[in-house]
Amino acid sequence: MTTVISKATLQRLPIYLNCLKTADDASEYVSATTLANRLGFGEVQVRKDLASICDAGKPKVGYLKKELVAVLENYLGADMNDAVLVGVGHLGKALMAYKGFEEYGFKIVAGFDVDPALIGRKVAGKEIFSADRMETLIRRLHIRIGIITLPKEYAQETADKLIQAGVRAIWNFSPTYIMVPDNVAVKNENMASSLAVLVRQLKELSAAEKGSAAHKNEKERG
Amino acid sequence: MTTVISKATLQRLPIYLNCLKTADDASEYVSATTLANRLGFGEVQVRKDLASICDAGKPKVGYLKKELVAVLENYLGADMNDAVLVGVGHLGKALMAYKGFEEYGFKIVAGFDVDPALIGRKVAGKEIFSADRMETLIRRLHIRIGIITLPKEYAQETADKLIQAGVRAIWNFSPTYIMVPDNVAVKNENMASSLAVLVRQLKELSAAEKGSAAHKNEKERG
DNA sequence: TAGATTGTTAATCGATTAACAATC
DNA sequence: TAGATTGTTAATCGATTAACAATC
Repeated sequence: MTTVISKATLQRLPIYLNCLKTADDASEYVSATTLANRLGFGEVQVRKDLASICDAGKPKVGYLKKELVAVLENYLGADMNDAVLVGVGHLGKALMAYKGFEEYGFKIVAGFDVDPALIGRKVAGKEIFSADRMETLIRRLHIRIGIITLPKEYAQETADKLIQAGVRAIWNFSPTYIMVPDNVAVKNENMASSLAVLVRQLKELSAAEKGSAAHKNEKERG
Repeated sequence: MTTVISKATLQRLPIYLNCLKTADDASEYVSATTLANRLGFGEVQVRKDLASICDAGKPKVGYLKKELVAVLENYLGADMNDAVLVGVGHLGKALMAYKGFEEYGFKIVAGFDVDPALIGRKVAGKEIFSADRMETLIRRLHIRIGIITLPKEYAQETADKLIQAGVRAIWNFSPTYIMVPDNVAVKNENMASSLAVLVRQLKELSAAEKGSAAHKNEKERG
């Protein structure tokens, strides 16, 4: 029901939603077991996660798929948030063009860059403005979320400018940690962390394969 | 010392390394406290993480920076891994051009795509080949890591082909979960999960600001 | 020596998993 | 009714934090 949703659960909710939407299975109902199998999660975990946002599960049949999708969409997309992105390189363009965000009430409305060749152009229908106009536009549009896809040298100073202009959440894709005041949220994405985990898994699997086949290899999924 | 390193710790090690390398502070030594403050981590956590891979800490002064960097680099970059990338769109290009990976012994050696306009071209000195040649080249070069940056419709089938060709670890950036057999490692990156956490933080901070300033807002960093 | 810092052991916290009762 | 599935409560596991002894 209406428990407080843990961070771990919150991170899985978009995964369930995505899984439900992309599964091309005609049945009207879906059970926790089915979802768990598709995702490689534990079925009790799925059941508990779902129980935390809805009470739509029916013993014997599972969840009415349409209803579950609606509940998830409603929960995850409840807030409509416009964001701007700074640094329209390859990654910046990829994020600007990504359609999946709107599902979560999240919309990148403009890009900023210093490159004159980019200014005035559009990516996925969204204009790229000169970095000079960042503060003005953020204020005018009351933007509260900023995405940083810049080389690391410029990440911190840009974050400071964004915050100065009124941004209260920063999604940082630069390979450096950004420090922000206590009243600002920040999520530092870190490719290297993911890579380290993947490479270790690979190493462990290789070792298991070379060694006797006696050991079951426990797999961390992610 | 030589404890087994937990997943949580492993994910932080690249962050420490990056922080050490980018800090422009001349001192020869660095303490856990300093690192913790720079990253917004707990200082005991930093100390414990570092203790798990080295015993170079000296009471009163901290860690010899040069030595700590060397230990981290050695631990994280111990395995040299060549990888290929499938789907040379914006995100694919961004990853192919990203220089930070080589620090971890990780190197994208080639890209694959179906678009004739891309085939034969290069990104950051790495050639883009026709997807037809994927299996042959992976076998010939004994590639064990594959990166998928494709629209979600093609993600699973491509994963299957990669595995078929000998790949044993898959880094999936498509917004869908990929299923792999037990002897293959997989890391599904999920933008929506990160976004959900960030948006909730923002919401909580806004609520705190609007409400009385009596409550301290606890911040999840990431 | 005194003080700052490390590293370890114990306690707490959070998340997952197991066991089981409820229900359609 | 019987069986499959949900949802909850208790137990386990893992990670973080706190307390403290060791050391330069």
